[in-house]
Amino acid sequence: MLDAYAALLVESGERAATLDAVAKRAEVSKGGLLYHFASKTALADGLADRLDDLVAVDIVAMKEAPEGAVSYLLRTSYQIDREFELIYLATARLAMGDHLRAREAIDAAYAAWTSILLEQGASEAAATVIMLMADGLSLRSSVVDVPGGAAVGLGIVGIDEVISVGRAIASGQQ
Amino acid sequence: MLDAYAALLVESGERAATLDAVAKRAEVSKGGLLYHFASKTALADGLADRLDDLVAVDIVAMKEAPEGAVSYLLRTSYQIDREFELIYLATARLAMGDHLRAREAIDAAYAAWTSILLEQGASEAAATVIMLMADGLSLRSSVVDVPGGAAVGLGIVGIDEVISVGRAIASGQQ
DNA sequence: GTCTATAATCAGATAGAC
DNA sequence: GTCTATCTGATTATAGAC
Repeated sequence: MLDAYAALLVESGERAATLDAVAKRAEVSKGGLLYHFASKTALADGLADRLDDLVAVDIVAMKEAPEGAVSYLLRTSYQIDREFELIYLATARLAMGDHLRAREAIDAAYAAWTSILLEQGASEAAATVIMLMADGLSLRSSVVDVPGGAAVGLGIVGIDEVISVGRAIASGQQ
Repeated sequence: MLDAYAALLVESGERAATLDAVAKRAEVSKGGLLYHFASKTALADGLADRLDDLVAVDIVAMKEAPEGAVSYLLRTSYQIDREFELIYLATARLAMGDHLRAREAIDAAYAAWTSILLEQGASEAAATVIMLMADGLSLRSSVVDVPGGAAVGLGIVGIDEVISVGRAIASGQQ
């Protein structure tokens, strides 16, 4: 059910993610949906809670990534197919509304990622720029594979080239 | 009225931007609002149309900016106080829903900015990364000064440092 | 042009059968 | 646990006075 809600949020926005639409997509009745999540707010909270869990796992993976934190962050930020990215983008959409719990979850993820970049030797300026790039990649990834979405993507540039620039920035070669 | 609608979209998201809320913020009645924009869709279309106009002006300013296109783009992407940025962000919100006209306007702006970066000598990879940074800055700027918004901003790093990294990337020093 | 009703529809939530 | 039916309020849109 959370997946259905998240998919609707990312593909069609807040307004399209009604209880009716979520129930239909999750192939349950509205009553069935409301049994598990007592209200719309509870559903949104559930999404934020799940993001918290996923971030905790992601942080460990990012720290231990053989390719390095910068490469890991940029690469995964562009993979909409990952479960994680779906939940992250959906929660980010809620955070753009006025859902406080969603904002907290997004802020926490942001802070965690930034601190890992700093730990691994990036300067404050470099970490900031890498995070900006990651934000941009997330935004872009959500547009590429969405039904009816503009296929902007990265143009003729591949994600590997972007990562290469990111690594150069992080290592202070700019 | 378009300003009121845009402000609500950016500050509180799609769901909060109802005709009632827009009318109240614009200090007119709902009927008065619907006289000028016959439907909610017409209001959204009006926003996209206005973005088209503003982009046309912005493109010229970006091309002719003494500081250079890269610096101009990054700096203005972080200025939520500008009329332009408000309309752009609001239209971007609509584009995240399923408003086709809004997507077109956003795509057009994106394409125009990218082509100017290329014209001014950036490589494809550099232009892509600069655009990602600009996207990230837009996203960030919309969070900073919004009532109740998380004051993430750029941390201790200033916009000038970010611009400096951006210029280095564009000039191929990465 | 702007307003106040008011109609029509939609979304969120509840009740109670199974 | 899951469903259908139903209620309540919100949201879009219309009608008609001024």
